Amino acid sequence: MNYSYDYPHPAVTTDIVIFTIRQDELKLLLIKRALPPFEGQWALPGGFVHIDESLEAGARRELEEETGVRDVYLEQLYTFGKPDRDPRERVITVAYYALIASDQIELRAASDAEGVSWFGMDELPALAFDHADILKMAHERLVAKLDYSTIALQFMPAAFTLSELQQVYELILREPIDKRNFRKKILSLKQLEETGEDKREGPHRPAKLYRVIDRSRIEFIK
Amino acid sequence: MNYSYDYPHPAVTTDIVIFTIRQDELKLLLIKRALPPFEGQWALPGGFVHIDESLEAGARRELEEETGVRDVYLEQLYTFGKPDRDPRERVITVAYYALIASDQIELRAASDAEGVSWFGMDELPALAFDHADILKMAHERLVAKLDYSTIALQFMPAAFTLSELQQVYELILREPIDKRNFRKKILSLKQLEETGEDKREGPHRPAKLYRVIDRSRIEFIK
DNA sequence: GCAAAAGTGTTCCAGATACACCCATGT
DNA sequence: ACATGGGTGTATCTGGAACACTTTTGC
Repeated sequence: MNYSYDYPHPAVTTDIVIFTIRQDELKLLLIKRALPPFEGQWALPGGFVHIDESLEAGARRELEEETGVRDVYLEQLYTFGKPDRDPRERVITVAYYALIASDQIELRAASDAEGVSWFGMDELPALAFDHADILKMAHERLVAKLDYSTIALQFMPAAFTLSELQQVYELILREPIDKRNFRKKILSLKQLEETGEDKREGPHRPAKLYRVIDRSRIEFIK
Repeated sequence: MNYSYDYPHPAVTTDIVIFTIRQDELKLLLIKRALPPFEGQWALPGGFVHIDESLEAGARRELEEETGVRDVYLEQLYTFGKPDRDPRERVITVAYYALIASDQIELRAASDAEGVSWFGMDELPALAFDHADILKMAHERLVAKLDYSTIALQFMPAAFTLSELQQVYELILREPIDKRNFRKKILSLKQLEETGEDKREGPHRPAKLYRVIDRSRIEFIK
């Protein structure tokens, strides 16, 4: 009991919804809680904000600890602070969401086995705390943002075909998209360039590979 | 020094950007700080979140203390938490913004005199802490949201003319709008109904008065 | 009767949608 | 040769933007 204040202070954490595309599915990372409360239940990765780090730095630290990944798309989502959301003490959590390209994930989380795992949106376990609310909001934001920004490019590996990109949109939006219209629109944004390479696999015409011209740029459209 | 923790805890505040329309201008409420740090400088209203109240409840409490207003549009904006944003201790602030109708403001803040005042966006004083950043984001959000939601209706009094509403849009967007297109669009949203009354003032045709059908409803458009 | 703001429709343009066939490859 | 996904163009529709005159009042 070393830190004392005149007024009660809440604890502040960051929790992160980490999305990626794996096995033709939108997935997110959950960790199994080793300690009470909610021992044994799945929860969003997260942890206390250090007293001398910014909120985003805290979120990136947690993100890297769990996935080994740096330099990914990370955006503040919302701050959740109902007084009773943690039974131990007052905890306010600043929620972030991150999008990770399929070729970026380090084995740390991928190999997991011990209490870290990727879940599809249709196979979610019960979540600890109010993490289901956080996840719901993150998912809604992702879906909404797909429509008016180029955020989906953050999911793509270094090189990919337009069909693969379209598949990502269809997976997340859960609706089919017209191929010709999709290509017209996505290419008109001038965010992609051909690598010059082809991807050949299977008994059909090879597909041109594309790369994102500037990964750090999220373009707003319409 | 009554409250002790094993780890250092930040303080958590809410700050509120309170917008209204007055004197044909978009204005926001600032308070003059009576105590250090930034003594004598203007700052956004706000204060510490009580340990047993939600973040939004804290924001509404501060809002009511400053303006005497309840039941206004209030939305969480962003959470600001750079380690050094307050020189005294680590303070994380959950910023909100509120829109107040011109006929809603109580005299408390309106009459003021002592350290509470409305400022137009073009006559802003230097702000304490990182409040200029908060204000900038709130203003950008407001402008953006004008475009794809009916948020502007929150500024309107119980009854108003379409010209008055258009003026509010023009004031905030700082650009003229075509009268016919504006009326077509705003009426097509079915959020307004005629009161049946006219507003007659000045030597010209009287204008129909309208009211918002459901004030609590913010419609998203497009 | 004149000055002032209220009120009202139509044309035009751009961007989104719908839609079907040929191409290059592996087996 | 055939099965498989890759790649391409045009017609139509829809919603936004541009635009000018008549109406009702107070003085």
